[in-house]
Amino acid sequence: MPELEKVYRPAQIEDRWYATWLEKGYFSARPNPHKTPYTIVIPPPNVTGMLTMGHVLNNTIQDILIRKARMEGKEACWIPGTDHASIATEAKVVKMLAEQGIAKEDLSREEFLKHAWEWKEKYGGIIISQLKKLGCSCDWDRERFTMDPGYSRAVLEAFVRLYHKGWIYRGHRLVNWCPVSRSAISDEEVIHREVQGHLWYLQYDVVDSEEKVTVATTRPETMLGDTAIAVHPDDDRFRHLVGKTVRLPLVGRLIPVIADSFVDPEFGTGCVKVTPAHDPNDFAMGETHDLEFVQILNEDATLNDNVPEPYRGLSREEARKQVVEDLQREGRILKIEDYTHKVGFSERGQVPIEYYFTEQWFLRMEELARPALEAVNSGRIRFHPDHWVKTFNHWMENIRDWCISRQLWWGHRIPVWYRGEEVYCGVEPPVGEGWEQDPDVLDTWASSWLWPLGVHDWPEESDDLSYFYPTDTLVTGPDIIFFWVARMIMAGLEFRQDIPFRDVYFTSILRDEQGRKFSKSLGNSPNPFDLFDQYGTDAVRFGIMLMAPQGLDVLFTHSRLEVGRNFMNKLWNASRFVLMNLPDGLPWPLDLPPSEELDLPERWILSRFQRAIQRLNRNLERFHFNEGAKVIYEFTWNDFCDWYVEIAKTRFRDPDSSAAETARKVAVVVLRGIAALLHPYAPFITEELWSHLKQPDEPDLIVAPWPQVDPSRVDDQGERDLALIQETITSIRTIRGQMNVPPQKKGRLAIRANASQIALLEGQLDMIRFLGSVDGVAMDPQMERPPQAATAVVQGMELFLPLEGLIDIAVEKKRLEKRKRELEGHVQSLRRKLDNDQFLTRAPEAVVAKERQKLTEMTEELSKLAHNLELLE
RNA sequence: GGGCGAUUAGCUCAGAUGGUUAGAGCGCUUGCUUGACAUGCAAGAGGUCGGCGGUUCAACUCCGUCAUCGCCCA
Repeated sequence: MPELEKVYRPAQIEDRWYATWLEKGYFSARPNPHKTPYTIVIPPPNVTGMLTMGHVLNNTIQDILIRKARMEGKEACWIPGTDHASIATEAKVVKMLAEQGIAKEDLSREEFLKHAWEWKEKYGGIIISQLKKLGCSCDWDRERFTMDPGYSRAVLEAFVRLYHKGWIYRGHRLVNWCPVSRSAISDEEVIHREVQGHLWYLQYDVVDSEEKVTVATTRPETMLGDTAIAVHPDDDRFRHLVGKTVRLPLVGRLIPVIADSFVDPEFGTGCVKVTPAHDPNDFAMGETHDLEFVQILNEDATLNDNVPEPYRGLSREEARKQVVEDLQREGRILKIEDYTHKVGFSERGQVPIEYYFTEQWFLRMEELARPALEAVNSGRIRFHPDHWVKTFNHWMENIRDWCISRQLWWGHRIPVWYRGEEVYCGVEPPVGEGWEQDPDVLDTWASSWLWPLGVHDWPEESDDLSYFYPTDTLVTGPDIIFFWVARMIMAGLEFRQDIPFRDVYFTSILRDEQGRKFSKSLGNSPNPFDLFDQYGTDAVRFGIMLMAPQGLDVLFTHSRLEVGRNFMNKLWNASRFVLMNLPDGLPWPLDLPPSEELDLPERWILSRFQRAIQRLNRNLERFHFNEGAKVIYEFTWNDFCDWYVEIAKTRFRDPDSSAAETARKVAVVVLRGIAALLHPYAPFITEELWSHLKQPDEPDLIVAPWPQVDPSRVDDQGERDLALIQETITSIRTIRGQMNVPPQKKGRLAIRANASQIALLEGQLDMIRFLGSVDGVAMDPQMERPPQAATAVVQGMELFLPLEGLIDIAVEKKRLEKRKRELEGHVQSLRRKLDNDQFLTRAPEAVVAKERQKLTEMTEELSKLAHNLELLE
């Protein structure tokens, strides 16, 4: 058996194992009636995207779920793919073309798309190869792209069905407009941000009167499109003005003063300007009061010819400056206040959006929302953490029609054709001459909402579709709960009459150590590949799982990754030690006698292992990935390495003994178990270690069986017994540490204990001597306290460690007194409790009995302690 | 303005259905070249569980309220 290297070197094994897994086809899944399917569809990353820490977090979780399912013998299918990301990708292509001196406007649609596809071919594979580096066990044969022919057909089919149902319609509406992409965007793509702005107070003349009215506005330039002044109907200050006419400065238009209860009398002066073509509230007022709609903006938010000549062609910012300057010159600016308010920004363009009156396609949501709400609230679909249900409900209950058309070229072109007055909607183009297809493409989310269906080329019926749909678990970020999760539920129920997934796990949002979101512009997001190089991929996966709390934000720190790296190295070295102590190779067969026939340490570690399996299963079932990681970490480090491996050293001193043979088997059994339990988190190192711990005819770990709890190995008494010995050893070590006893100075330990305790310790003297660094143990129920001894009380036993010449009375007194104070506090509160009749009569008997026992034990310890303290005087 | 979440050791976090001598890792202190590992070993210090009130025999845990921070929706 080749010896392992002293330090674990991830780089040497990661690529090799990934290639092996691929080559052996472990990732591919096909419908198998004898197995239960377990399916995940990846949240498709942007096709031209790069791997971020968010992807690492999200995809590690999916890989954990899918690898565990695979080991549990399920037909585990993780379907990967990428999203065409209409706006984002088109923006990147436009930018790239601009750098080459090509303007999008100068290209035909076909020419532009040719460039876009070239771009996609060039960069589209990057994130996929990055996911492979992360170790993702996706079924790569099933990789999909949302603009693949089959998928595109699904998108169009969905559109056509909804169109013919009457749920998709075309209408003139005031929509959110992104001046950068020059396209409509949906409500969800508008991000409201607080902005430090100003409130300008503009003064207008009332016609045929000496009076003036003052309006307050955050956007003075829009006054060029004003067609009314509005006040609240109950506002006595302005009642007399209603019905009068005002002359709009700079423009000269005569506009009415109207009364509308929509006006907030508390805002500004109580008089507001009304710009129906560029503000949703004003739009509503414009409709009720039959006002004129004056559109003053071009698609790129420059001012158009509906404004006076001097302002035409100016940007919004320039126009604002100019309008304010001109009004100021006319003496119409009463005052300017600092004002903080929320402004809608375009998610992609990162500039303030405009409200723009255009013709767009909309999807009616009300009927789609109803069954989706039911699916989540009845528990058919479960959210983790479940508080996201409330956010989901709030959105779904106030849902508004969805603007699904985009004035872009990259994406699924709307399958509607026009010929004169005729309109045709179909997946295939209409026959005949003279048809013109609608120029718009669909919102990307109106294609990705079909993802769990479209990856199987729905609506085509197939074995894959019926076997792998619905999927089991969706892992995604809460930031796209509306964009994607809610809409997938609607699509699944509408098009397949079935939910798309049963469980949704919402990941945490990653932040840096100062609590700031990771973002490109801040440059605070680490490059995952640097981290993989620095710590090893397994360590990054494990570390990030360790730091991902439930439903909270994750504060990313390098120190957690160090924890991961150290843990991998620890496991590596524990394995190295065990393998070094297998002189005849692996001790096959790994059969072990029943627990009753095993010595205490072996019984104990096997029992602890059963609990680790139970606790890990439970945590993974409820999606507590961080706690699951901790279970493995603690069992491996604290139970196995710190105690069992140390005990095994006493066994291995005589390699030919039967105790050594049993210890070798137990160590190998437990190590194999650890490798299996850890494999979903850290696939590379565990597969490598497994290769040293398995027989040639056994399967690779990735497809090895998931450890099963063996109830016959659970041993409560054994765990309590070993705990007594651990406490004994720890007490000795504490004394030695506090008295600064040098390691080579050993000494004899004397113990005053009862008969059963003595019998228990008697069986483990070797362990006590070795781990406690004592060279002898004397025990007796009447043991005399040796002179110059430090003392400790453990579960009623008194330990005496003779420290001739080494004992520091002051230190010993301080140590005992500290414990005494602790005990006195506890005893006091126990007495108070047990003196309370209410407690005695109302609390369950078992609780009372437990408190009584605690009091007895603590009182006893206290008196022993007090006695030992006296002897120090 | 409405909703959600958080507040436990210096830091990051655990603490199903109320009963624990409140835990872990990191950091800190002390001592260790113990023949797997210094990416290590052993030990130690450190917390009136955000404030106030309530329910209960019993509250870190349940209820109310306030404060601070964060997110979402207006």
